[in-house]
Amino acid sequence: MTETPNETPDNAPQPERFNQARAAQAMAVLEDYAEMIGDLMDEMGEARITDIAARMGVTHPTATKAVARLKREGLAMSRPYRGVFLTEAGVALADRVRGRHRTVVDLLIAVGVPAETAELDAEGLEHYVSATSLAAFEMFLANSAARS
Amino acid sequence: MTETPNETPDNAPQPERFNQARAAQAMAVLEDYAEMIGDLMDEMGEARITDIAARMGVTHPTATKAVARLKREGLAMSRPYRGVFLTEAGVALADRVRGRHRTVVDLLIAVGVPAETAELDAEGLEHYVSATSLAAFEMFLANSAARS
DNA sequence: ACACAAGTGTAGCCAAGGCTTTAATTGGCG
DNA sequence: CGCCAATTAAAGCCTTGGCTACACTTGTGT
Ligand SMILES: [Mn+2]
Ligand SMILES: [Mn+2]
Ligand SMILES: [Mn+2]
Ligand SMILES: [Mn+2]
Repeated sequence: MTETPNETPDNAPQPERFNQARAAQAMAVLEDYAEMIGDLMDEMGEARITDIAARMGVTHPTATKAVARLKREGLAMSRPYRGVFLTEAGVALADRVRGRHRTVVDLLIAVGVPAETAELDAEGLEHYVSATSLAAFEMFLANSAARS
Repeated sequence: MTETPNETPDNAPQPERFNQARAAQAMAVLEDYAEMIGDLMDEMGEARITDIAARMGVTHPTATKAVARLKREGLAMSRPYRGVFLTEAGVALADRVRGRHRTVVDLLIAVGVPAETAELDAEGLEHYVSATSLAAFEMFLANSAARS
């Protein structure tokens, strides 16, 4: 018979890591919408609800709700029946998110992930890469490039 | 003046990647609870709601709800006021998730992320690593080990 | 034996992020 | 100019994953 320990071992995992992951999760949707609105303004001159919804793969009421949250958080502005615009903070977020997305894709490719898969996985992964990890990724990529 | 294009460019991103990320997200909580229940059964001989909640960093009603969902999905079983057990499918999921978690941590460390940060980030990242990427990670780690 | 603390269950609240349905506005075209 | 299709808004539903407050079991210690 194997014995059945009932004392909690001192190597019991701490719950903080889950809180960090939950915090990242709460930002994920906001980040994707901010980036998308930035893309649309660059490509089309404006970001309309319909286009945002189409590119995010959701219905337009869902996009409207997300934009409402962006506005509430001071990341976007809009007036009824007009397009959506990013605030200064929104633009800053969008740029940061875009850069991080690219770095994540590049790192995945650098360790041997097929480009197509890298692009798919990065869309989820990007939101959970801390500043520390991102810096390490960039260092790794710089070294890879130099060594090649 | 910069011109304002209004035609959607043919390089417009496809929304499938967001759907993939959303699908992964829907599994994330289930995966973490399954892994945690597996850990508790190994370490303590049983998984009690209170211990699950403490380790996940949530209140016990939240843990109860998650377990209810695990049961609904055929991954766990339990009777009132008794501990929680994993089904065969639950054990399989827990094992898969545990292995993937380790591989993600190892990959992060291999590309230069500090061990402590790697552990924190992995808790969120793991759920968005596809089978294809995971295989690439393992290949990369095997090659790194060989080359060192 | 039983009182009481710890553990567990249950009800109900909230926000987020999906959805459908219905109403209102806009803007282009005949 | 005025009509109509496309766009946007608004209302309301669902599930998930948090929470608090309260009720009920369990099982240990005296
Ligand atoms: Mn994303
Ligand atoms: Mn992205
Ligand atoms: Mn996790
Ligand atoms: Mn994990």
